[in-house]
Amino acid sequence: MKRNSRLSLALHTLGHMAGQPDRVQTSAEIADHAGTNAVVVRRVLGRLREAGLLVSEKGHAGGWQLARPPSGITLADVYLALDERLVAPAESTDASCCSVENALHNRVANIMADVEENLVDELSKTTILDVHHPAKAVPVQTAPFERKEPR
Amino acid sequence: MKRNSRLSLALHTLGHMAGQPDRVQTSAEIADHAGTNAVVVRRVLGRLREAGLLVSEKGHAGGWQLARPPSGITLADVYLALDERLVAPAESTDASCCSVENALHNRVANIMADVEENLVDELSKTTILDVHHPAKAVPVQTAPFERKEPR
DNA sequence: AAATATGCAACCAATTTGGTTACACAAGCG
DNA sequence: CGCTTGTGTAACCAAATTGGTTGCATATTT
Repeated sequence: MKRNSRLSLALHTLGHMAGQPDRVQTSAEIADHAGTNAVVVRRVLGRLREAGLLVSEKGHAGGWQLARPPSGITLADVYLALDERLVAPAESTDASCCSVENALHNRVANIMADVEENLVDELSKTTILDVHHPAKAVPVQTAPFERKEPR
Repeated sequence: MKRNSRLSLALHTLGHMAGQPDRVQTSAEIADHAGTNAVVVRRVLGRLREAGLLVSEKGHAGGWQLARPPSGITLADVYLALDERLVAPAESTDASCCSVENALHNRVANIMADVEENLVDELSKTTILDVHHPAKAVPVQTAPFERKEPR
């Protein structure tokens, strides 16, 4: 595994669950499917539960289940639940000596925040039902944008 | 510093250079501006040079300079030059036992690749001249997209 | 009570990362 | 020619991140 394995694991699991929303799955089952460890699964899925995407039950017949119909869970929900900002760094706001540098720093931070926001918007267009759906391709339609000249 | 410090450093430096395209800057100067180390600067900027965004000269009056007019360098160029895929993991294509799981895995990978591609498209709309430009706000105009119902 | 499953803390090994030092090489200048 | 300046690169270090693992408490069903 490498970068984004948590997001990958989350999408994989939710996509699987979207196919059988009523079935309760144990972390051990999920770990088998995903080729990882049960504790790791509970770690990642725990954050999704905190975000209200999943519910978990303890005890003998316990396990994990979707908290909502799969058509109501978008990739943005999953991404935000994991709380991993891919492009935008955490705020530092440390005032540098030179105001010019400070302004540039803020501008870079703003740009990255905007890109992050756009990423979330894009993710919100796809649900985990789309992830599960076997036949159809990904509905991420690229918005028409002016093509820049390569040179 | 934390995640994306390389991208942040690159954008910061290029944004600075966009203001004075003819000036040659040493890595020590850049490191001072960015609050980091000269070797780190050369590490990051070296990848930008490999991508043809910067040129560097050794020796007495050496240093770093833009290889192209700043209006021709987009954030996508910078992002791709650094070779850090934010959302898409590297290809593994290891065939799992269960074909259903394998298909799901591929679908998740495809989705993440699509998101990555869309991210690059979004980044290509902004040039480092926009990063430098002091007054204007970030021109990342969000494409009109159908608002999904929150529930 | 026994079995099952989550919740959670603690720890480990591998990887990543920024920082630092050291040194070779190149280019201009006295 | 020798000195200075600056890039290029390797080596190493410390900190942070991360997935994996073990152990144990707790809850729930049988």
